[in-house]
Parts: sequence; structure tokens; C-alpha cells
Amino acid sequence: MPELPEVEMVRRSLRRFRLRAPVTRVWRSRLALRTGEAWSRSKERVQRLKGWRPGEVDRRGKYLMMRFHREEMAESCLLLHLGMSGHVEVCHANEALEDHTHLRIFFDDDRELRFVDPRRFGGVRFDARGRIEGSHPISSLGPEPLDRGFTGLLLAAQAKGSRRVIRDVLLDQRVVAGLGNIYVLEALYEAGIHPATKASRLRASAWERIATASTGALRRGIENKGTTLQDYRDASGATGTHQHALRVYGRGGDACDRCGATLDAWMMGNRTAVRCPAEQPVVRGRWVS
DNA sequence: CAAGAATCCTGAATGC
DNA sequence: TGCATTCAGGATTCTT
Repeated sequence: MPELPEVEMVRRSLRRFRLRAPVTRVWRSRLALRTGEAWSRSKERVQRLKGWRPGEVDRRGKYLMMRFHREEMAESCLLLHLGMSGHVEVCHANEALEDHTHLRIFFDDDRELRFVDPRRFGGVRFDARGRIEGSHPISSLGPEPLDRGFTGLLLAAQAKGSRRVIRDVLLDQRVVAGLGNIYVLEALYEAGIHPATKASRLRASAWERIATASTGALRRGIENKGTTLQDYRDASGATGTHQHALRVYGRGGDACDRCGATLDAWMMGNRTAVRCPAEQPVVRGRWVS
């Protein structure tokens, strides 16, 4: 599942293609991708990419922002979310078409960018007028966990007043941008915090550990070029290796790498949680330091 | 407004 | 072998 490290790898791989030739044609499948306010009318709007030249590729949380330029016009932006199973690829226009291809952007140098997404949880949107940062969903995102200034103090402030459990708080993109279930569970293991701990029970020292563990987990994910469980690939088709480095995610019933205790997996809400019972003990009605 | 549940989707894995 | 069921989960919408 693409989370921040996977999206960052896609960003870096996309940059390496140095796409600069103008868009000659756009093809969009009939099938709907992500729906909702932020993505509505995207099918028609994406056609307006014609004539624009691609430039930088930025990332915010799990969103990719491909910048486009055109003479004497303000910057435009193609917003991409990979959802659960999405990936982008750059290839020559005569390459065989994969199933579940939903967007093809043809460039003047005979190359093509494709967005493929079997489960269709991903989303695509083009804004011919820039300022994408100021509009939903980008404007609603919490701080970037890899930025300087992302501290336990900031995280605690973002979560202030929440009565939810820490696992759910960290999954909330308005609190912090880019974490998904995999990296949240890895971070909480690293921090020694039970995923079901009420956020309101955490002391400053615990918030600090969680913030540090979160950035650490994400950085290691990037170092290992992302987690490839099934679908994830970067824009060159390269898979990651971080799935081999995971300490808890997907490892319920296995022995903890550190203490040998049997990792405990259970359903929290509609998602799987995993923890080490020895290193992430249950705390009830007490402060967690 | 906040929190939790339901929703969207397909392919892989599992069960009988 | 084959068919039906379960599971995976990000963000949004709906319900309480």
C-alpha cells in the first residue's frame, strides 16, 4: 500500500525521467476513480493538460503533485493519489497496455505516462490554475513528518483534545501527513506504545518517542526503496525491499525480533493491528511516559 | 463537531 | 479443480 515512502520513491523515479516535452494527447478510462468533492469533474478537466510541459514533481503526504508549465501562464498541477493499488509508469507509447490503466498522458517525444490502478481507490485531478496547496485535500493535510520541526510537541498539539486511540490519530492525515497502517504499526512498535493507547493518556516523553519513531520508520522505508507487498512499484517498475525489514506489520504469530514474545494481531476497527505484548503492554487508566 | 461505521474496488488467499 | 468467501485498506461519506 503506497504510504509516504512509496510515494516518495515514485516522485524520485519520475524526476529521473526528466519529462519536458509538451502533452499531445490525454486518454482517460471510462471507469471512475476516487470520487468526492476533491476529484469531481476530473475526467473532463484532465483533458486540458494538452499543450502543457511537465516540470518538477513534488510530494505532500501521500499525494504526488506534477507541475506543468506553459508560456505566459501560471503553473498548473496534476494531482495524483495512488490509493491502495495504484502506480504510475513512464514508457514508450507503443508499450503493451496493462489491465486497469486509467490515464495515459502522451508527450511530444513519443513517451507516455500511465496511471494504473486495479482497485481504483486512487485519484487523479488536473488544475490549470495553480494554488493546489491552498485547496482541499492538500490544504487539509497535517505537517510533513520528514520536515525539520516535526517534533513530539507538534504532534501532540495536532492531536490535542482527541479522544481517539494513538493508532487512529496517526492514521489521520489532518494530524500528520503520509502515515498508513504499515508505518504506524512499525512506529508504535519502535516507540514501545500499544496501538490502542488513548492519545489523551500520552505524556510529552511518549509523544516525543512516537514522533521520532515515525520519522525513523519512514526514513528506513525510503532507504529500502519502499514496501512492496503486492502492487507497489516506482515509475520505472522497480520494487522495494522494505517488506523484509518490517518488525510487526503482517507478522502476527511470529516471534518478536527483540524479545522473542509472540506478536499479537487483532482487528482494531476495520484494520489489522499488530504489537509485541512484552514491549507494547496494555495500559489502562494510566499515563504513558 | 467528533468518532466510528460503512463504502468504494479487485486480486490473492483461504475454505470446503 | 472449482466455486464461494474472506481479507487487504485510504479517504470520504454517512450515522450517531
